[in-house]
Parts: sequence; C-alpha cells; structure tokens
Amino acid sequence: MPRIRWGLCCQFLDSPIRFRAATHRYVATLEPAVRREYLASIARDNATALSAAVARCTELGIGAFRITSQILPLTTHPESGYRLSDLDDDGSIAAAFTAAGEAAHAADVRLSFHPDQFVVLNSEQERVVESSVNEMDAQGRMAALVGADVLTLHAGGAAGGIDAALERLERGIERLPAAARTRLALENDDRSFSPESLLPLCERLGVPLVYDVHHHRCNPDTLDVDEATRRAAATWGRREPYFHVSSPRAGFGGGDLRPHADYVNPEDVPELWRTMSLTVDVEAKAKERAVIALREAWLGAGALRYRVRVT
DNA sequence: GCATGTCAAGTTGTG
DNA sequence: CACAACTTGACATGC
Repeated sequence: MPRIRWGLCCQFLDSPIRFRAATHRYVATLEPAVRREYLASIARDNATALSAAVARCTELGIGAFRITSQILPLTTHPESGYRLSDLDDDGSIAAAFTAAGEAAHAADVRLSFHPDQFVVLNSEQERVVESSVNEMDAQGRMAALVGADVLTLHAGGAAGGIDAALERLERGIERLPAAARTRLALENDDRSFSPESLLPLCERLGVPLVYDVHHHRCNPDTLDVDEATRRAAATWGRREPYFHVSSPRAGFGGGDLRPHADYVNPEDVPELWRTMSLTVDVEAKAKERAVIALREAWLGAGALRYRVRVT
C-alpha cells in the first residue's frame, strides 16, 4: 500500500522544543573549562530535545524529522571546534543521542541531516572543500550515532560550467569518510543543478537523488515532474525515496519563486506521488502545522478522488 | 524583562 | 565592486 511519510524540518512552532546553539564569538571569551562545560550542556540539552522531538512527531503522526546542523554547535569550527568525546567523559551525552535514535527507530520516525550552504564539496577553493569534508564527516558521525540514514547535500557551485562542476563534485565525494559517503544523497537546487544534470552522476556513483519538486519548478530542465520523480526514485534502490516539497510565498504568478510560503499548497504535490511510498520533507514556515495540514489535505483530496472514481 | 545587535562558513545574482 | 538573499532564529548583553 503506497503511502507518504511526511517530514518536519528542524523545529517546532507550537511545541516548546528548542535546540540550543552557540556562537564562536562568545565561547572564545570563556575559560577552557567553562567553555567545555557550556558546550557540554548544549549537547546534553540537544540530545534531550531530539528525544522530545521524536516523541512529538510520533504524537502528531509525523514520519520524518530533519535534524539541525547545529546539533553540536561549532563542532567543526577551526578555533572553537571539538569532538563530542571531548565533552563527554562518562559517555552519557552519546548515550542520550543513541537513546533518541532508538526511540526514533522504534516509532518509525526517519531521521536525516541537511548540511547547509557553506558545505560545498565542488568548490574551486581547496580550503572550502576541506572544511566541507570535515563538516560532512562530523554530520556523518552524528548520523551514525542517532541512526539517521540520509545526509542531503546540494551539489554546490557551478563555476566553470556544469560539467566541470560535476567533475569536481565527484572528486569531493571521493574524499568523504565512510559514515558520510554511505549516507550521502544529492538534492537538485533552484539555480544551478537540475535533476537532469545530477541524475547521471547519481546513477553512476549510486548516490541517491533527493528530488525537490519546487526547486525543479524554479530551475526546470527537459524532464517533466513525473519523469524526474521516477528517475529520482530509482536512484534509491530498495530504500524509501526521500523527496522535498514546498510552495512559493509569492505564488507562481510572478515574482521570486524561491521564498517558502507558510504552508504547502496540496496542488503542488505531484499526483504521481500517490502511487509511491516516499518520505517527503515539508519545507514551510508554519513547520509542524504545515506538515499536519498538508497530510490532512492530501488524504482528504485522495478520498474525494476515490469517491468520485467509484460513483 | 525586553529590545537589540550580532552570528563561522559559500555562491549567486543584482545594483 | 559591494552587498543581500538564501534561512532564520537564537544568542548574550545592555538598558
């Protein structure tokens, strides 16, 4: 029976669940022992918040949760960086993350990471690639700790043309440590890399494509939505495909399509997706309200269609 | 307590 | 050439 597992991105609007962050500027002013305890308290709180997030997703019938890249803030910073083990003498913080991951597994809440725009594996600058590999390593290790199976990454910049950029991307992917490499997925973006431009590399390297249908509408290619859906789904092999959906704040009538709306218009979800089992992250400012609203609208519209068909 | 200025990082496109 | 947008809040501090 096909069904969509709707996903929430990083935070809640209506639940008092908050992930803490930190700034380098501030932690640099702290004495080493104080800094260590400060960062440890944040890591501990974020592990607790992750457990709470999983529990709340379960209550709300939300089937996936994207973990903030700040789960261990500053962990890869050149000056303030640290390893979780540096903060965690008795292993209790790691144990708390493991417990959160086990709760997610038990509740069938799929966990993922989405490294942000500073992670550019195909940069022309070696120092950028190096820091990107480090960040992917850190997120890959956290993903292993909590049992997240996907690190969704944009392909990066298009300097020198798409072909040269894809070539650099492949070299960057080769540098990833195993925890990151085995979880890597690429996402089509709204400016440079369309699904069509990424699919050959994805298919050849066995890197799944996270198909973002809204980005595809912003940055179209010769594939239509259904063709891109099918080819992207195939890159996941036996795994459940992971897609993204959002609606433009300004509508499709004109203006910048890229800013996300508070909610997703159910009509922006491709009908073909009804026939598939998928994880779909809902990228919307109204967070869990938008996930719930979309799920209800989608099921309602499906039921309506079914009634229309059988009568 | 509340308002405010600030925050590690890259790339792209606009003015 | 400089700068904002992406996303985007949440941090510590100062009043």
